[in-house]
Amino acid sequence: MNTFTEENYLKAIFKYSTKTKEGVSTNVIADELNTKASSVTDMIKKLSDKKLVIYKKYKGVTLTEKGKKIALSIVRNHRLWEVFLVEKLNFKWDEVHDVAEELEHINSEKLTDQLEIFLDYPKYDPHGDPIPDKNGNFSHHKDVTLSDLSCNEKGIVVGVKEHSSSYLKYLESIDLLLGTEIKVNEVIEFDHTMNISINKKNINISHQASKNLIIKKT
Amino acid sequence: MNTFTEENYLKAIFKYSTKTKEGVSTNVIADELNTKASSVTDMIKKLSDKKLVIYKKYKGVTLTEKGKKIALSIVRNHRLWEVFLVEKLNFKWDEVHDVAEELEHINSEKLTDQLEIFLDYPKYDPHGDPIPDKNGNFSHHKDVTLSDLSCNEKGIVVGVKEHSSSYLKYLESIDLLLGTEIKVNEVIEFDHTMNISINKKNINISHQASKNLIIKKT
DNA sequence: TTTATTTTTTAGATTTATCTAAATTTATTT
DNA sequence: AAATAAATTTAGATAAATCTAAAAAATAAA
Ligand SMILES: [Mn+2]
Ligand SMILES: [Mn+2]
Ligand SMILES: [Mn+2]
Ligand SMILES: [Mn+2]
Repeated sequence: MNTFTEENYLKAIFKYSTKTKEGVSTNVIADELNTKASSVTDMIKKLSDKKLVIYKKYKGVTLTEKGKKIALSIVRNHRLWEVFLVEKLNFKWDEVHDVAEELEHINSEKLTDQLEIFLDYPKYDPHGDPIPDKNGNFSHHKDVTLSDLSCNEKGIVVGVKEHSSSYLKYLESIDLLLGTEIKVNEVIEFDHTMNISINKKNINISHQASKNLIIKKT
Repeated sequence: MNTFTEENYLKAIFKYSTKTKEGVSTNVIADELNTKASSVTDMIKKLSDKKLVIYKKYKGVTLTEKGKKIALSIVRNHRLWEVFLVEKLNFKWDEVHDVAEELEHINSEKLTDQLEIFLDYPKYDPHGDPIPDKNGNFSHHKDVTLSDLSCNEKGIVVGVKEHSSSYLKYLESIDLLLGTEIKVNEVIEFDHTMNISINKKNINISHQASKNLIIKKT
């Protein structure tokens, strides 16, 4: 099949092809994978030979259907494993990513499908990211963040846009987890600091923090 | 850390160092890993540089404490994952090995230890092979096989010495699983075919089959 | 529309794990 | 003990993934 490296390239291209309509650029991929642009060019050629991507010199790269399918299955694996680690093995939501990065490459359809059954068909991972089903379909949250809310608006936390351990730990420390109800009490005009109510407590939260919290308005 | 390849070499050396007191020979390792003797020599030198094995030219190789510790942790991972696949994900005992070969290399102490807790500290894997604990200790069955039993002796199946899919499927088809009680009715002198009782049925079993069934006498 | 800057590709080198074929050492027979 | 066979190591080659430095193309600025 494909090497871990190839799979990681496909995943990276998939991640950024949802964000632009153009081909994903060499530098973006290099940055995402902590490698050099020249290495990316080499690998892209290889993936192109395998008909997993469409590549035109200097024009970036897009996934073929075949490539997209593989990328989606890696993402599916990754997110299912994250659910497993949190729900069954007592991992915290800031501890799962690195292990899932490895588990996602275990290539067994039976494993993935049975894991999905075992976890009772979860729709979202511990960070609120949607889990593609067997056919690659997935729902996704509207892109509304806490920072989009105005005074007196209410919402429920459904995801995070930033996955760093420090951010996740911070949210946990103030009891701001997925499912938490939030009401906006005040927005400081100067720096957009928000005062919000959660679990009957009032706290202040920076713009940096609020703009990375995905919210469903209620 | 170590590459998958290095870990597989350590595991192979561990497997055969329990079977001889001498160093494990180059050819045995090459055979176990489906590679060439010259490749083994190369890798052994690398492992020796890393102080994971002790190597003397032409004299075979033995594990250092450090190497043994790694080998044991890979075996521990492998067998815990096999239990997981059978007990939680509905895999049959002939389907788990290849997937476990990949899962065993996921390197996270927390993952392994939590998996062990989740599975409630299993002592043996689905094939009856012992699972090392966190410190590398494990019990193991006495090396008595069905073929060692004489007429009218009884025993209980506790493991298999042969792990091929065809053998495991065969055993399952005749309901000869771990935990099954066996009584020997007759042993044909000519070819050691046995007639045995299991679950109130009488069946014949070849020497080839009986010598690979590990038994605890009762 | 030149010039300068950024992005991307190419050329060539390196590292890792592998292989084949030949040389060397050890073990087994005569 | 010499000859033969088997096991092991060495030498040299190859393929994959990476890197640095230089060349080429595309973009942005003057
Ligand atoms: Mn993740
Ligand atoms: Mn996630
Ligand atoms: Mn196994
Ligand atoms: Mn097993």
